[in-house]
Amino acid sequence: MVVADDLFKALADPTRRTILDELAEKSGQTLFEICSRLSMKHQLGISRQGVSQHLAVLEAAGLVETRREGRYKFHDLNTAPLRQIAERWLVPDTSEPEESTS
Amino acid sequence: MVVADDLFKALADPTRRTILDELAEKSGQTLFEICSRLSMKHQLGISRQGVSQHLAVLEAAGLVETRREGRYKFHDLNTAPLRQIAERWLVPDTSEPEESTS
DNA sequence: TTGATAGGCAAGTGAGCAATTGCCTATCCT
DNA sequence: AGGATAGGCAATTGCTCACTTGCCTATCAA
Repeated sequence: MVVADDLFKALADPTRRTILDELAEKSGQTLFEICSRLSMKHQLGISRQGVSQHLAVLEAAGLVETRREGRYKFHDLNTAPLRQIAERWLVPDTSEPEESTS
Repeated sequence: MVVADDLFKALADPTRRTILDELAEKSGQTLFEICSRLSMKHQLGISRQGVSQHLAVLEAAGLVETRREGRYKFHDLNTAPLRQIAERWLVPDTSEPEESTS
């Protein structure tokens, strides 16, 4: 898959992993909602733009999907891309070794 | 788990993921063997020290284990740490939300 | 013991990335 | 219309990290 690099890079940041945790707990959150939770529950002093950029990275990796409604933009977790991680090394592949998956 | 950060950071680099691929295909390789394979099979122009540093990162993440025999040091893949990735978000957890896993 | 092989340590460099700051657009309410 | 709310864009900064270079140690074979 071509987006393997985006996926792993997205997961490399602890703040982004916390965002995924929050979206796993409650889906359909807005940017401000996520900001509040990061600040309240996780004591993360980060600006709104910072969170927005993190969400963009997560969306590029396919881990977060968004839907607009009026002035609100809701964010939903998509765990589908995570499956390829486990499948890449956990399953001993008997087929031909593939070239440059990353 | 405390080493979550090490794990994800280790996986963030495409060269390191390729090394894991090679170790998955053939375990117990030496540093020079891995260097050769990266150069031959994957056209990766990287110095021996570069590969050595990557292996150190992978070992810190628990993804690679080593054993010394004379002047040789053999490297083995350990996929155990990968399981926590899937379990973190794929399983909808009903227990209390944990604080600061990363 | 000399040379060759396998690997390690440490400093330096360059690029990528997280995060901030400042300003702008769009939607809703009164 | 005007203010408030929700979000976006772009430039800048500082730091982390991948990679190289140079030199050192350890093991084995002649």
